[in-house]
Amino acid sequence: MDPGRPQVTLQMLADRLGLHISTVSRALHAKPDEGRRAASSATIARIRKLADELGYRPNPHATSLRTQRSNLVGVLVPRLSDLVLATMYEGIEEAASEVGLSTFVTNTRDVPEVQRSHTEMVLARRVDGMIFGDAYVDGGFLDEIAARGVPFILVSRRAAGHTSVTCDDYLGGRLAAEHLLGLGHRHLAVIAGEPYASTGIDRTAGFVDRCAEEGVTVPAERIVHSAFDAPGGRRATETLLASTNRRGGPAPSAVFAVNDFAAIGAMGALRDHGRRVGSDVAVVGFNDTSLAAELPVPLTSVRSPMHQMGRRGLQLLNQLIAGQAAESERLTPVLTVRASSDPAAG
Amino acid sequence: MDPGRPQVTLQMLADRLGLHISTVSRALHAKPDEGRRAASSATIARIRKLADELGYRPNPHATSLRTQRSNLVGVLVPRLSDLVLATMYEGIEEAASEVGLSTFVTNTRDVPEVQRSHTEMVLARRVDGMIFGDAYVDGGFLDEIAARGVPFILVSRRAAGHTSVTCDDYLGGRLAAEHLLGLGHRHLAVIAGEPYASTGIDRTAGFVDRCAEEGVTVPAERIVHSAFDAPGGRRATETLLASTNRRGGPAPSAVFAVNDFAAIGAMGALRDHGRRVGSDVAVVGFNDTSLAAELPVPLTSVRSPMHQMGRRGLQLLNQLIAGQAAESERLTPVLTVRASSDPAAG
DNA sequence: CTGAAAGCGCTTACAG
DNA sequence: CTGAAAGCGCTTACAG
Repeated sequence: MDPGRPQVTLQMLADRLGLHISTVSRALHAKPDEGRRAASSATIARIRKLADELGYRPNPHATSLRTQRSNLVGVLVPRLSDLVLATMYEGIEEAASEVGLSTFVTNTRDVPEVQRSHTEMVLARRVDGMIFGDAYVDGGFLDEIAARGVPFILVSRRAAGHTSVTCDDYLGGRLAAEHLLGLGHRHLAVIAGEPYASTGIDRTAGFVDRCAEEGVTVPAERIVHSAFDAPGGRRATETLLASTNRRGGPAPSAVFAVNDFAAIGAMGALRDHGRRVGSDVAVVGFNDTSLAAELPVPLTSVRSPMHQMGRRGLQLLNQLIAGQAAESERLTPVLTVRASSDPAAG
Repeated sequence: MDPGRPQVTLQMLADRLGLHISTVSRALHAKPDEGRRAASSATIARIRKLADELGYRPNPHATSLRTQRSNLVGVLVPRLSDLVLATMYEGIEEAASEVGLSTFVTNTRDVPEVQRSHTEMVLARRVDGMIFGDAYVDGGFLDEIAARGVPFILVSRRAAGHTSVTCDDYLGGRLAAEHLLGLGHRHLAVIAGEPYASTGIDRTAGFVDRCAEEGVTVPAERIVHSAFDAPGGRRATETLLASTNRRGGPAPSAVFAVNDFAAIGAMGALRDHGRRVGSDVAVVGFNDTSLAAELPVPLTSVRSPMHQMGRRGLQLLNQLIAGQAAESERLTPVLTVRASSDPAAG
């Protein structure tokens, strides 16, 4: 905060102009239309000119202290190294700068104690509101935060009783099922993600329900929880294949992973077991991250509007901060078919 | 900043205890050893007890205003959706919270005007220092920032005249070359990254130099610049293959991509052209991101200590802020061999 | 050992 | 149209 040359203050501007600091402050805040109340237009022009020349930037700590508004937003995500969350955060940041807010992000690794402690740190910084990208579906912790009167919005994952911006994950699961059923698959498996995340829960539910409508059952042992990353997808797939070997019966001809990275891990594991993705076994992922199209076997994936989710999340939070209401939103996913499920798709 | 229930202030603590606010402040800051000067130990105990009970958290805006220190650090990265930068940022955040600093991150997409404007925004927030993960190798912009007296450290990329924490990229390039030469490859190509990033420049230089030592020349048209992502790697590979077709002569038997994502794009393109990665053509990446090992054809990669780079970067910045000197560091990379270059590696 | 005062840089009713 | 004052919540020499 002491970057070499001393910062320009209102007082310095006032001294040089022979005006009172309060006049300078008013002039700098005057909207073009309501300019008449602040100062004469000539004075306003002089003040603004000098402020520009000296590069005046209001000290945000002083402003925050005085106005009781920090224009700061705290963002919690499981991990920024997850492309899904990073992309969502880019949307949040973009929307924040459009409305003059700054954001703190922090990684909680989905660990409840870390969620707690980082929330306290963020609140200690006197943010105006928060965005949670790491909600547990039960929402117990969030109930406490809400009770403290902190405005917040959930993104990516929903939780009972709180406002969220999510992908319509249930629909996304249905789209995946429809696609695979249409290709004639009847022996299906799901790599379902973490049990506490609504994303995995809803995508799995949509998938299973749509299958049931077609008279196809996805047996419980074919639905395996997993971390939302490549190693997680690999492990889940090993579990899946091992249980098939143990029980006998037909191996799954198609695998739906609720996340692209888990899908990539699944592709690796399937290949290790001599099964060729796209021809021997179909794989469908979720999110349509930028990697999906570029893989050696391009990955069929349900695209979720991650960037947009971040943007809307911030905009809703901004409404809340302004004292307006905000309602949950579900954005529509789109299926993109590629060679991992349909060799004809190139 | 108005989360429902009013925040506890020093004044509230002082009133309840019948003490002066300055006494409360001193007591709360007293180190256990130098406690005698602050207040009697009985008083200190009373004060701390009440502070704990009421959950007192100092208002950081007031503290910053008074102390002229914000304990805030600004971090600029090209994009957080690049796993390399995201992992580095996790290291920065971790180290920051260990020393009581908070961080702002922002994406500049390697666009100079965005770097400028975001730097100004960050500085307007009165940060105590900055970390740049998006340095251009020429360092012109950074010279200006340095001239303004802002303490900062570069991570990932170096730039002439500024302190940086990088991977020893030159050595990394040499390791990649040594590996491929040892496998008998003589027709080599490089996907070299962006021309303004020292990472790509140094990795390429190390690779080319090591080849030269073995009497192997990497022709200029076999060194292709690229974006640091999968689409970039795919495009660069297409360029490479097209130029080979045009000129005739042997196609490259091995490709070194200065980034794992570019390598993934390269693998996709090679496969599209009917070349099997691992057997027909070797591919080596850089960074050893968590995806490398999980790909259908696991990727040989030079591991760079991304997390550690972030940690050290913040620690050096903290030294600078404390008025101490800081010297550039280069962390050592390690080659991990996998099937993309050596089928025997499984 | 504790209190009183000044001041960090700003905003905002209130005068005049 | 402009000025003067109060105060946001804290820290820190300085008294006593």
